[in-house]
Amino acid sequence: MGKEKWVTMKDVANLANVGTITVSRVLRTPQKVSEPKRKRVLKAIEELGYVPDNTAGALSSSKSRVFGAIVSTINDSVFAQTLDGLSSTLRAAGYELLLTSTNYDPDVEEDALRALLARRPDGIVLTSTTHSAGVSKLVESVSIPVVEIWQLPSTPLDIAVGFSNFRAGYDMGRHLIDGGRKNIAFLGGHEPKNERGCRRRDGYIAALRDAGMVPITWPNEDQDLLSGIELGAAFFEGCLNETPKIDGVMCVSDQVALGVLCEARRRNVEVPKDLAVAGFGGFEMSTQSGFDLTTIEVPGMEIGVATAKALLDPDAGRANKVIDLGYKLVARGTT
Amino acid sequence: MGKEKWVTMKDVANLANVGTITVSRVLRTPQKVSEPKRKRVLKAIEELGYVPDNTAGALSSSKSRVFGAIVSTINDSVFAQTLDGLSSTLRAAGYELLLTSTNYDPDVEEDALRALLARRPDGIVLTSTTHSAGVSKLVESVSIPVVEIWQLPSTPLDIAVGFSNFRAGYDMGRHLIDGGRKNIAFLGGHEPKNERGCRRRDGYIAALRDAGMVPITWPNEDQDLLSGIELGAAFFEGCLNETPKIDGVMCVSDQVALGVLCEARRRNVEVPKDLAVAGFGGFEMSTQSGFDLTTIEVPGMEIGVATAKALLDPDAGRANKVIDLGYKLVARGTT
DNA sequence: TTATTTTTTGGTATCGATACCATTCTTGAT
DNA sequence: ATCAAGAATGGTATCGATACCAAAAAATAA
Repeated sequence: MGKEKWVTMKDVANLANVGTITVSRVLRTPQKVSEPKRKRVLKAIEELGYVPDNTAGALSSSKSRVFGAIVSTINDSVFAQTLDGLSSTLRAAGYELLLTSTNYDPDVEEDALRALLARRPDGIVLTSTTHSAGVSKLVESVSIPVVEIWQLPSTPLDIAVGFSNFRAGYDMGRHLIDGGRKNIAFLGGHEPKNERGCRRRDGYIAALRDAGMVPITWPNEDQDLLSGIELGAAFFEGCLNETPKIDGVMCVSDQVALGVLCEARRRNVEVPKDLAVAGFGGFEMSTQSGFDLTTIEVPGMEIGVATAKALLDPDAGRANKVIDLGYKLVARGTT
Repeated sequence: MGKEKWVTMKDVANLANVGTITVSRVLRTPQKVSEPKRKRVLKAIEELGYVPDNTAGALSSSKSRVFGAIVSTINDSVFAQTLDGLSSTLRAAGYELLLTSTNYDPDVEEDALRALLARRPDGIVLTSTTHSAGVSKLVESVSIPVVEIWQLPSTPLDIAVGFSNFRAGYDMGRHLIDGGRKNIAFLGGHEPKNERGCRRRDGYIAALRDAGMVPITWPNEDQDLLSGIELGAAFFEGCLNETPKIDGVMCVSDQVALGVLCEARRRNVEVPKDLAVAGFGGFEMSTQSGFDLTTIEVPGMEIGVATAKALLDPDAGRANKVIDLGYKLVARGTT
């Protein structure tokens, strides 16, 4: 570990025999520097192994070239796609991403936001759409773009990128109804923490009501202990036991749906004859090579990219405050 | 959007009628400030809604309270666990995580590292263990802790946290051999990009050689186009076609293994009778409620937490430069 | 009480880049 | 040849916090 001090812009300037400001310009606005000097400066940078200090730059220019994101969890594959898209698009534009996860705990959000703001980001990404008073106040007191993603709020704080979870739930409900199913259940999405899942469930409920059918939701109390897969498996003991005539089930996520499929196989319940199964998310495993699961494919990566663009050019983003990227209902073998 | 300027430490100091340095101390070393003044300052902070500016703090103290991480992809569930663990442990200690993904492109690493270093992080996390000369040089010129994770390098740059992918591959190879399989293939892990997968494959090869058996690996040319699931499915057309006597397959990841299982079912190949299948990763779907897949469970979250601890207290971490957290071979129904 | 240590407090310089303004050098127009 | 307009360049102040040092206040010892 070398303990040498960092090379500063001044060192570079001295070596290249120019003013520090010229070095700064070579890095930020190269077109404003004449060819020969620019070359000399670049050579000096190379020679000294100069790495600029953005913390200093941020202080004087009040542009940190960093964006902050608060997500409920990183550990969700479709969600991760969004982060991948966000991170790579931002990096291509010379920005970095400061990431914080709340683990679905809304109380953490305000703290996390405060910590992010202390880094003076040039913009913020939020994945929740209902916020505590403290969060709203903080956000409003700040003059940077704020993008809410993955769920389109009715009244966006600033910009929103995502799709309607409600409509996705509604459409999938219709799909099952149209498939001739008479008793359709919605599985998961009880936890009030997971807003997006609840919106999908609401959509499902609306679809069934509109069709004059009775919505069945399960579980209706906290089942935090169960993973998605386990919840799907437990469905047979829990929900199907109570209401044996269920012939269609729509799951809050693909994981839950896979749990249902695995358990169905073990119990020799034929899918889709005895039971239609639909998921949500569009995971790799849902594809034809995998489970051939009917699901809703979500433009995870595109959300990330669009979010990055909105952050980088907020005025363009604000032109249409709500960017709806839609989703795709992919009907496959399980329905 | 309020366009008010940020409240500064000086504003707080004026309102509380103390020096700015006292405000700084209230935030950093509260025990050094007398009770009454501390209270006054806290009240002023609250009243003004003061959010400290860490970019300024970083400049003067040369402590940014930020750690940088370069990962190959965020979009990998076990990997995401590590990031979750890392991020939440760091946040609890008042640090944030600056995240960059390279999308498995090693050429990006140096750029990404340079961009990270420009933010003057207090430490760095790398997920690759073979580095370009440029990367090594950069890392060595820097006096902050560097933690390489997920694969224990033979000669760590500084600190390493992870487990031996080679041994994991070896053990799983033995497991299949001990199960009486005679012709065992290794599926995936060809791409030189994915170091960790290659190490597992090497371990498998060694296990078979040690047992006097002939290793079979597939594919042996780039199959980048296939997702994990698809690769698993393609195995039957590709590898099993060439070598029909294969009775055991060890996959580079659980996803690939699930692809094999799905396709096996479609082809009425009985698992484990005709074909034993083993995965790697310990995904949710591998559990008993799901696929009941024999796999290697990896302490993803623990790696994140241990990495955070090593970053926060590098000297303790350096006491044993290599922190091996092991793994767990979980034998289930597919072998 | 006085001397001495310890705690609390604040002033000022500083971190390294960029903003802003002033200056010098080009270039082309007259 | 002269002047105006614009491009290129550099000097200096500045961003907002913390380090460092010195001074004042409080606590303790003699």
